[in-house]
Amino acid sequence: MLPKAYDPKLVEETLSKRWQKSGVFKAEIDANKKPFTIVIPPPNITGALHMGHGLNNTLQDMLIRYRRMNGQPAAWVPGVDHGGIATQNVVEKALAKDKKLTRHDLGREEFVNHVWRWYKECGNTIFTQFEKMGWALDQSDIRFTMDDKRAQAVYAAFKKLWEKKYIYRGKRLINWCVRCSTALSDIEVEHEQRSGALWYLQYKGQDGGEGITIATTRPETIFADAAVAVNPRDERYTNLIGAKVIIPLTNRAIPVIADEAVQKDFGTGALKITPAHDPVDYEVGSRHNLEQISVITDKGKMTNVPQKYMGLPASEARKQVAQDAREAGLLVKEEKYVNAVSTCYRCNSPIEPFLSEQWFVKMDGLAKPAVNAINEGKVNFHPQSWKQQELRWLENIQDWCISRQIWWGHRIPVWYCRKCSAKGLTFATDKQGKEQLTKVSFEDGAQPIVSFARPACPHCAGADTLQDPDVLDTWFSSALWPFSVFGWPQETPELKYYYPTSILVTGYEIIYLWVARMIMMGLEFMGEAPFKDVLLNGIVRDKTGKKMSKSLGNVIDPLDLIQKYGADAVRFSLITQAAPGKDIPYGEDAIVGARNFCNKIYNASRFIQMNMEGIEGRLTLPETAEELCDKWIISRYNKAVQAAREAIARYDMAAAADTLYHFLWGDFCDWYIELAKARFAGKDKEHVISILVNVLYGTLKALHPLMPFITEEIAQSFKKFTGETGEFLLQQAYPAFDVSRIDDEAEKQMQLLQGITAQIRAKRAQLNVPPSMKIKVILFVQEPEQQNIITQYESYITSLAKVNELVSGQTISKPAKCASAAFQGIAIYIPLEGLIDIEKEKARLKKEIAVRETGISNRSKMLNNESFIKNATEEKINLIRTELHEMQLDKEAFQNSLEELG
RNA sequence: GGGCUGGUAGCUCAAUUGGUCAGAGCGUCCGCCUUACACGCGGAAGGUUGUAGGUUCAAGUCCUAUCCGGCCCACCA
Repeated sequence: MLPKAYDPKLVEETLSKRWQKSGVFKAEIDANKKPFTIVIPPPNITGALHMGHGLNNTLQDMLIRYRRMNGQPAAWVPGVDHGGIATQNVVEKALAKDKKLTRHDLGREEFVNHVWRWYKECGNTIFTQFEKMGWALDQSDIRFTMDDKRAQAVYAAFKKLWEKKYIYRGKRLINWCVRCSTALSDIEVEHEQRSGALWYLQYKGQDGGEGITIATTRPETIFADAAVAVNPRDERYTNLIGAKVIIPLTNRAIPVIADEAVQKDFGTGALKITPAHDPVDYEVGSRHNLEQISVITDKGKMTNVPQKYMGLPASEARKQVAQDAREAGLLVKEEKYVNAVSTCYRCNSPIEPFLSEQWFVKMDGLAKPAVNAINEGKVNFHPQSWKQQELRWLENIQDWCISRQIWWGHRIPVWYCRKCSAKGLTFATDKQGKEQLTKVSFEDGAQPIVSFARPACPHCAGADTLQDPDVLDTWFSSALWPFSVFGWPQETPELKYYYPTSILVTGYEIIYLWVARMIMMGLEFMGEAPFKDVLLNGIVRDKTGKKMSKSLGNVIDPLDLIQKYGADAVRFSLITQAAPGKDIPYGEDAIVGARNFCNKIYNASRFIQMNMEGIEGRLTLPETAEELCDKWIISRYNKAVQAAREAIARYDMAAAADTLYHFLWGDFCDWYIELAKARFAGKDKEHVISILVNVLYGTLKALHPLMPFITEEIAQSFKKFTGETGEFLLQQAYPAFDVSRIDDEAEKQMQLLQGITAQIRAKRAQLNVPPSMKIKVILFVQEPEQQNIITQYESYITSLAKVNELVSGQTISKPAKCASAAFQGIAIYIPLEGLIDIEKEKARLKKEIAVRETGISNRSKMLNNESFIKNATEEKINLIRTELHEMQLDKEAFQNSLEELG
C-alpha cells in the first residue's frame, strides 16, 4: 500500500538522475521543424540561486517542456555569467574573511586563478540547483561567459566594433566607484535620496567688493573650481559677469560667467563650476573652455589642494572646508538638504564623477536599428507597457563606457609596444614585486594594437607588447550571449538553426542593462533581433513586499523550501503568482497551498489505483458516454486543456496553473471521483475507470510543464494503461482538446444537480444535521426538462447530499413546516420540524426574498428598456428572461414557506 | 521634473475587454476520522470595487478630477 501522504524527496532525486542520464533534455536539430529556442539568462556566479532565479527559470522550463510536448525541437541553452564586479566583490570578501587577504596580496594573476577556482565551486552549486528545481537543462552542455568560445566571441565583437570606429577611447568625466575602484557605465549608477546639507559660500570680488554667494553640496571641491556661473537673464548678476571672484580659503581668482544651465531660482542663482567633479559643470566647462582641475584621486582622497586637506577622504574634507569657511566668515549659511546621491549598483557606495581616459562604445548607430526593430514589432514585450520604456531609453542613449579597472573579466583585447608607446604607459610595482602596467594614455601617445593574443609591434616588430590592464564591462559579453552560446563568430549549424531565439524570459530590472544591448548587438552582428518576444517577470519579494536581501535577513532559500515541501510545490507556488511583469510578495502560505495540491494529485491517483485491481490492458477514453457525469467531466476536461493551452500561448502561466488546479481539485476530485465511488460496485466499473485513468493521465500531462516530478512519477505507474510509448512525459504529446466533446448542455444539467446538492448541504449545515443522519427532501419542479434530469440522476443528489428519500414533481404535497431553499426555480423542502428554529428560518427567508426582489427588479427594468432590447444580444436577453423567471419562482416558494411558518 | 504602474473580502490576487445577486486561495467561524487525501470533507460570515463627478439601457471595467502607494528615468548645484 502506498503511503498516505506524498513524499517528494525520494521521487525528485531519482527522477532528476534518470532524466539527466537518459539525455531527454538534449535538443536535437531537426531540419524539417521550426525550433523553439530559449537562452537562459545566465546567473552570476556570485553564490547560490535565489527565488528570483527560481521564478525566472521555472517559467522558461514550463515553456520548453510545453513546446517539447507539442513536438517542437525545443532548445534551452544553459549557462552562467562570470559577473564582473559583482563576482570580484564577493570573492574579495570571502578572501578577506577566510584568509585575511586582499586581492593585492595575491597579485593579479593569482587572484584571477583564485576566481576560476571559485567558479568551479560556485558553478557546481548552481548546476545542482538546476537539477533540484527540475529544470530541463542539459548539464553536459553548459556555457560560461568566460570560456574559450565566449572569449572568442567577445574578441570578434570588439574587433568589429573597433574597425567600424564604434569603439573608441576618450577622456571623459565618468562614474567612478571609489570602493570598487572602477569606472561604471551610466546605467550602473543608481540614484538615492540622502540627506545632507547645502552650504552657502561667499566668493569675494577680486576688486575687494562683496563678490557673489553660491550654494553647494560639495564644498571640498572649491579647489577645483574654474568659474562661477549665473544665468544670463538673471538681472541680479548681470553687472558681475566678466568680473573675477576669489575662491574661499585660497587666493585663486576665477571668472563669473553666464550659462543657460544655471537655474535662477535654485540657491542663490549662482553656481560654482567644477568641470572635473560634476557632470553639469563638465558640460558648462567645455562650453566655456574652462580648466579641468582634479582634486580627488581614484581612491577618493584629496589631492592638489592646500596642505591642510591633502590626503583627507573627500567626505571629511567636506566638513573641514565648511568649518574653515565658517571661521573665515565666508560661510553665509548652512541648511539641511535632501539631494539625489549617485550610488554604485554593486556596493551602494557613493559615486564620484571622475575625469579619466576610458574605452567607450558609440551608441547611436547601434541604437537606431534597435528602435526600428521594436517599432516594427520584431521584438515584442510582455507586458506591452515596457515597449515605450525601452524605446525611450534607446532614443536617449549615451555612449557606453565599457572599461573596468578590475581584474576579473575579459581583458580588453588591445596591446601596446613598450618601446613605441612608452610615453603613454604608466607602470607600478605590485606587492609581489612584479612590474604592472597600470595606466594607459592615448593622449600621451599610447598606440593600440587590437589582438586576441600577444602580438608583435607592427612599428618596430618588437615582441615586448603589453595588454591593456582594464577588463570589459561584464554586460559586454552578456550582450553577445544569444549568439555566442551557439559558437559565433564560427558559423556553426547550431547558430544557423537556433538563431534568432524564440523568447527571452527575464526580470524587468535588467531591461536596459541587458535586453536592450542584446537587441542592438544581435542586429549589428547577426542582422536580426535575437528574440521575438520578451517576457518580463517580476521580482520575488518577501511577504511584506520588501526586496529580499541578506542585510534585511528576509531571504528565502529555494533549497530550504524544496527540502521542506518539494520542488513541484516551489515551482507551482511561483507560477500561480507569476503575472507578467508583476512582483510577487512571497509568503510561506503560498507554498503550503501548492504542497497540498501535490498531495491532492497523489491521493486522487492513489485512490484510482486502489480500485484497479484485476484491471489490465489498455484503457481508452470511451468514444461516447451516456451517463451525465461522464459527459460532464469529459467536457470539463477538454475545456480545461483548451484554456491551459491558450493561457500558455499568451504567456499567462498563472492562468494555466489556476485552470488546471481548479479542474483537478474542484471538478475531478470533488464531484467526479465522489460520484464514481458509488459506481465501482456496479457493472460499468471498467468504463468509469477508463475515464478516470484517461482524464487523470491527460491532466498529469497538462500539468507536467508546471510540476514535472509528481506528474512523471504518477504517470509512470499509469503508463501501461495508456498505450504511451515515450519513456518520459517530456516525450509524450501535450494533451489535445476535442471541441466535439465539449458539451454545454451536459454542463448545464450537471450544474442543476450540483446546485440542488449544494442547497441541501447548506441547509443541513444550518440545521446541524450530522452527516450520519439521512434526510428526506422534496423538490417542487415546474419545468419538465428539469424534472427529467432530476428523475434520471436523482442518485447524484441522494449520494452526495446524504438523502435517503427524494420526492420530486409538479403537484406534490409537503408538510406544512419545512426548511426551504431554492435553486433555479426549483423549491427545495426538507421536513425536519423538530430541528427548525422558526425565527431564524423566517429571518433567512426574508433575506432570500429580498435578494430575489432586487434581482427581479433589475431584470424587469432591463427587459422593459427599449435600448437594452435593441442593443443586447438575443442570447443575453434570453438569459435575463430565464433568470427573471427562476427568481420569480424562487421568490414565490420562499414567500409561501414564510406564510406557513406564521 | 518626466514616464510607467497599482488601489477590488482581514491578506494575496481574479473578473472572458461594457452585460447585471463581484470570484478564488489563504485566514476566520461552525460541523465532520463520510470507502483517496485532516496536506482532507461539507458549510458560513466577510465587498458602497480609494474618493467625487460624468458618459451609457448597463460601469470594477470608459472619461474627467482628486487622494494614497510602488517603480523607472532625469545634470537643480
